[in-house]
Amino acid sequence: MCPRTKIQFEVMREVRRSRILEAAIECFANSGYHSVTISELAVHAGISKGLLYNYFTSKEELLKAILQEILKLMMQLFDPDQTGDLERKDLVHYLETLVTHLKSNLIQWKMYMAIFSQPAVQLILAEEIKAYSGPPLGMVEAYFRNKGCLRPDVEMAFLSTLISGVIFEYISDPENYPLDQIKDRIIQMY
Amino acid sequence: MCPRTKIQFEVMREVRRSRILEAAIECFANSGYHSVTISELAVHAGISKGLLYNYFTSKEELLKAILQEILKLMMQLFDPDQTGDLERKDLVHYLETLVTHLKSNLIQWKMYMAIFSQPAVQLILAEEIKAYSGPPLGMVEAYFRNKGCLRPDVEMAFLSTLISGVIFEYISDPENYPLDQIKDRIIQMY
Amino acid sequence: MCPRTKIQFEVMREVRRSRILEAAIECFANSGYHSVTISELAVHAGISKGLLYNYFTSKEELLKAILQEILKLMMQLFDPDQTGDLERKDLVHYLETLVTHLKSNLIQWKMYMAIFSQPAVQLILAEEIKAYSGPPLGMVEAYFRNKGCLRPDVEMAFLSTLISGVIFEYISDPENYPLDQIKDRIIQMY
Amino acid sequence: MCPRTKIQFEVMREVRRSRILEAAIECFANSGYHSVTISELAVHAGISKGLLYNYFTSKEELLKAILQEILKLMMQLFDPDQTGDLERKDLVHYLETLVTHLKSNLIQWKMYMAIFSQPAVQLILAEEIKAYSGPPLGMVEAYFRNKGCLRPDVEMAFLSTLISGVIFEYISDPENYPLDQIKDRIIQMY
DNA sequence: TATGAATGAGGCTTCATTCAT
DNA sequence: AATGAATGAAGCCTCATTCAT
Repeated sequence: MCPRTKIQFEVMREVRRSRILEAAIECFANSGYHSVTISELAVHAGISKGLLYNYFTSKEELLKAILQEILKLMMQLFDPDQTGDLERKDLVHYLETLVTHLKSNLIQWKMYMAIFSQPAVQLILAEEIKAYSGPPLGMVEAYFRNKGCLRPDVEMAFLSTLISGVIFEYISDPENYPLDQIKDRIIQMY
Repeated sequence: MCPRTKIQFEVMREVRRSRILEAAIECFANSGYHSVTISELAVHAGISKGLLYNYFTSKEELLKAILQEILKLMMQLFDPDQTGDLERKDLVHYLETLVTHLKSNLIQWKMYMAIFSQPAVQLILAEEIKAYSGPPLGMVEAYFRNKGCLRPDVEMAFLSTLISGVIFEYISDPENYPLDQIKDRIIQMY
Repeated sequence: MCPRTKIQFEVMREVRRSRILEAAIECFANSGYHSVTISELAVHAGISKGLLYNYFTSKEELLKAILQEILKLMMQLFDPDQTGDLERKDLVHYLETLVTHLKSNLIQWKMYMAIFSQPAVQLILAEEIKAYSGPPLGMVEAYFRNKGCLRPDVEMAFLSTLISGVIFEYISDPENYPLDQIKDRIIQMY
Repeated sequence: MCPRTKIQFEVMREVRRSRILEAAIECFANSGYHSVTISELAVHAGISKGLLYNYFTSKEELLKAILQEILKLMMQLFDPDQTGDLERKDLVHYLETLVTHLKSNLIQWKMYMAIFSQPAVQLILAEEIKAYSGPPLGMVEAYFRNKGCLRPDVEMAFLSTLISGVIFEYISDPENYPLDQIKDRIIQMY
């Protein structure tokens, strides 16, 4: 009736939407995209199946929304506001941040791996991924070039390898993987 | 005119079984387990749907058979006949072998990653994986201990991290990943 | 416009469930459990295949539900609220009721016979049957004992034999079997 | 080559055929027609699937052959060579024979009930049954007419009822049913 | 907005039957 | 005659999606 109602509605919608996303991330991460049914998602989010379709037009759209959400969160780790050149402390900071993030957002990272290693999904999101990951990688390469590396591109790939490996191993067995020690071991190298 | 002998039947079965496995690996690697239908598998293997069930009692059993096959192949990389202690040259040899294997068996490794990062699958195969990977890891840790490392367990985890990373990155983008250079970079470290 | 209330949903479900059961009884009685397909059942009940599974988790569960329903109905014939001893008039009453019930519920009885003579089904429902039929039989035996029969157990078995025979013969050929005359013939004996 | 070979073949075929029939009766009686697969039948009969089709053109033909076999055996109980009128001793004899037969051919009778109570099967065999059962029933009715019964047809139906009941009850629970006592109880009545 | 009953395409699986050897 | 691999129609069941209320 009154304008406030409209705003309230929008806030409610946003809250609801977030709750659905959150529930879906958890379900997908635990059981995989295909194994989770819309019914389960609805129950988990505390709403009805029909209402879910009021927020996402299909299961696949829901997946896309999640992946973009996650991508966004991840890319923030790269300190996109950085203006000047990358320095050693930035790398250290990045690693620290990554480790912290991994620990506190395990489910999202699990989901990230579970989803992105699916060939079908990779096709769907190939462009988004490139769009996001492009610029920062260039900065890293520049960093190694400035440092006088003979093969800055290889050095960058090596760093990517390390990071992928850390994520993969930690996610595979969070209880036993010595995340902090490995982080220190890496920092030591640079 | 005469009926086939038992041996003839056995040979036929073995050949057929292998062909089915091969076709299934390719399909699963390309599209993921859930996205591939039995019909597609049958077409790809050049047989009827029904025949597939003459060789594997269910789609899940087929998956298990594949994964065990792959696990076996992979574990052979670890030189399981090794009797004495691990030496530097063994590590080098292992990395060389891994790289060669990655290049020539890309599909299997894709499948390995695509499948194993699915939470549901991990549960199914958790025991098999541990059974296979347990012993070699112990030898690697011993190697680092003998070398005088302060934290041989961390060093072993670090090596695992590197290897996981290499596999992950190469599989994600085989065209552009500098596999050989990264391998040399790793050998250099030890 | 307003969503249905919980009670409305419950009523809907109950009505639908009954209709499905009714349709299934008819189909199973006419063609036998195995010969009836889910598709046929759905068409007969005027619903989609999928909906059937919203009410019964499997074809076998549907069968169980039917059989329990029928068992319940049948056991009510035995006047389970009977508190005192059985008397002659109770037997007469039982026979009269049985005959009436047979005539008006022919399909259910056909189903009963068609289903219960299937070995596989007998195994499924063995316990339920015993649980239901136990107590009343005891009362019949007591009746014959009180009447001074030398072998009340045999007399009870004889009565059971007669009843089974009546049901069997009537179901086999309802048009020509002289149900009422046979009933009178039996009453005459006691 | 020589004529003896041909005869031997025929004998072999007949033996084989009997073995298949026997195996099929057992399987069908235990699990029901639909639940038994051709594969199981073949294994049970000690031959291959393919060979089975050398003896019976389809599963349904096999069923028909069994049912006719059983019908033939049963009808022999009615002393079909009887030329003169039925007498009391014939009835007694019939009951005695029936009881003996029930005891020693339990499986066949189980099969008989399991199969004949299936509506679909009844349609298939309706004519055969009538062709077989017609004449003897007439003789029984004549017997009761000669005995001065007011309603010989009802009396005949009553006897049929008793017999059906005996068969049904004995088959349902051969361990506990007092077959001999019931038989005596019936003889007593006439 | 919110519910869950209802749909139906499509998946997995079974099994009677055929056929090459 | 004898085998069992091979076929494919048909069955059971799931689940993303729609829709009446």
